[in-house]
Amino acid sequence: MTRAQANIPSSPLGRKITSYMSLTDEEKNFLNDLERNVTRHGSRSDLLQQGERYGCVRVMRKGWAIRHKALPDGRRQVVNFVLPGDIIGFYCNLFETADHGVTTLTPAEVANFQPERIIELFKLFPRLAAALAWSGAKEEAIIAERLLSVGRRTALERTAHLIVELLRRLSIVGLVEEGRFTLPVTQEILADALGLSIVHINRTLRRLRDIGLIDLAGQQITVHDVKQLASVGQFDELYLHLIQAPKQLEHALDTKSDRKRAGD
Amino acid sequence: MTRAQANIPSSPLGRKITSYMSLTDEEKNFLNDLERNVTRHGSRSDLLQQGERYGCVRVMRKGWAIRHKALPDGRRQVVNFVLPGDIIGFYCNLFETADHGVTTLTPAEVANFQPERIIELFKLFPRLAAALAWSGAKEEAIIAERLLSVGRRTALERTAHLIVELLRRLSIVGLVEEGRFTLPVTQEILADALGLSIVHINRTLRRLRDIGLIDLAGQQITVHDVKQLASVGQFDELYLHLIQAPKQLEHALDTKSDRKRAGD
DNA sequence: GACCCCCATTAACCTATGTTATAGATGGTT
DNA sequence: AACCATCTATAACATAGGTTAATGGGGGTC
Repeated sequence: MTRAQANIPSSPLGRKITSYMSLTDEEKNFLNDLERNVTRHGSRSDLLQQGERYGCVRVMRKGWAIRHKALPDGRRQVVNFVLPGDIIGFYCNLFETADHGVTTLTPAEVANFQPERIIELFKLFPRLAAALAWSGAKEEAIIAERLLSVGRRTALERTAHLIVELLRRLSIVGLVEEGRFTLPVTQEILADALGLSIVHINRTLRRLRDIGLIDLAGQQITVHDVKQLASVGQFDELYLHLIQAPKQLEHALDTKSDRKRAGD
Repeated sequence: MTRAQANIPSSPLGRKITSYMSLTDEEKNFLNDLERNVTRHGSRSDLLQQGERYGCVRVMRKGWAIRHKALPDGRRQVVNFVLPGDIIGFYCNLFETADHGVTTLTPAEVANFQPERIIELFKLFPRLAAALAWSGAKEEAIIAERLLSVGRRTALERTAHLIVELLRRLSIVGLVEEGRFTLPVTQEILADALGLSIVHINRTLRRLRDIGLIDLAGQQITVHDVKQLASVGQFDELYLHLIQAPKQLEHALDTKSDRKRAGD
C-alpha cells in the first residue's frame, strides 16, 4: 500500500470520483483492486444481452458502448452512451435479468468485478457508496433529459442537444480537443438514440452542417460554436450542473453525519 | 423500541422494503423515525420546482404526483408518476439544483426528512442503503422503458403500455381492485407523459375504448383484459420482473459480504 | 339559476417525420 | 482489381400525429 501509488488512482473510475471528492488511500486501493481484472473486447460485441442474467459489474476503461432496449419486432432504442469511466450495471445486478443490452461501438477495455464486491463496498466504504449512488443519479438525470428530448424536442433540437451532451461528457474525461472529438457511431445508432429514422437523422445532420454549426469528417465531429449549438438544442444549464461535480457531497459525508453519529 | 411496533412498519417506505427484504427492529425504527415529519399538500401544488435548490428528501405516503421537466418555451415532459410509497429526490439531493419539478395531482400526504439522514443511513445501515439503491435502479428502469415507449412505440402502444405499467405498480401498493383503479390525471398530463398532443391522446384513448380494452368513467379506469392490453403495448416481461422484488438482495447482504468481511 | 372555467371530444386540415428506393462512398478481403 | 458488405446520401412519396377551431359537459361560485 504505497502512498505515492495510492494517490494516483490508476482506475478511470477512481479518477472520476477523485475529480469531485478526495479519497483516502484505503478507498483508492479498494477501487484500484476492483478494477484489477481487465478484459478486452472487439467492436460491436455484446457485453450484456437483454434478458440475460446479470453477471458482473463492469467499468468502461477505454472505448464506447451503448445501452439499448429492443422491442420484439426489432425496433430499438439506445438508452444511453457508455463512455470511458462509466459504470455498467451497477445497481442492476440486484435484478434477476437485464432489461437492456450493452454493446461496444469500438474496441473496448473493460474492468470486471463480482457484484458481491458492491455489497462489500457498501458495508466498508460508505463514502464510496454515496459517491457511486451520486453517479447513478447522474445517469438517471441523463436518461430523463433524453426522454425530454425524444418526447418534446424537434429532430433538429434533439440532435443538437445530443451532440452538446456528448461534447460535455467527453470533455470531463479529456477526450475533446478544440471542439473536436471522435463519434464512433453510425447514423443508425444516432437514429435509435434519438427516436428518429435513419433517413431523417441524415437530413438533420445535413441541416446542422449547412447552418455551419458542425463539421463531420468520417468519425471526427467538430463543433464550431458550442453556445449556438446548445441554444439550438435548448440545452439546459441546470442539467449541465448535474454533469459537473457535487461540491457538497464530500462535505456532507465528512461533517454532517459524523456529528449525527456522535450524538447517537 | 417495542418489538411489536417495530414489526409493523407504519411507513409506506418501510412496508415497501419489507415486501422484498426482512428488516431488523433497528432498521424499522430508523425508517419509521425518518417519516415522522408528515406534511399535507393540496392538489396541483409544487413539491419541488425545476431550478430550485433541493430541500429535503420526501416520501409519498398518499396521493399521486408527477416528476416533470420543461423547456423554456413551455413544452413539457412528464418523466415519471410518483405513486404512494415512492421516494422523491433521494439521490438528487446531492445535486445543487433540481433539474425537474414535482407537482401533486391529488391532495397528498408527504413525509419529509433532511438529506443528511441519508448519509447517516449509508453509514449506519448498509442494508437499507442497498435496498434504497435498488429502489433507485428500479426508477431508472422505469424511465428507460418510457424512453423506449416515446422513442419507438406508436401512440396506441405507448398508451396501452403506460396503463399496464400503472396497473402493475398500483397493484403492488394494493390500489387496484378487479382491474379498476383511479387515474387522477388529465389528458394533458397523459399527453405530456407520452410525448403526444392532447388531441391525439384523446383519439388514442377512444380507440382503446372502442376496441373494448379499457373503460373510462371519470377518473376510474377499468382494464378488462390485462394480457391483451399488455400485448398491444408490447409490455416486456423482463421489465415486469424489475418491478417485482429482488430475491437475491437480502441473501447477498446477509451471506456473501459477511463472509468477505470476516476474511479481511 | 346564470356565469365561468376547465376539461373532454371531434372534425378538418397540415406538417414533421417515416418509408421505399436508388446510387454512390468507403473499406476490408481474396 | 474485382467483390462484398456497410454506410452515407438523396429523392419521391406516404402517414402518424400535430394544430386549430368549435362544441358540449361538469362542477364550482356569486
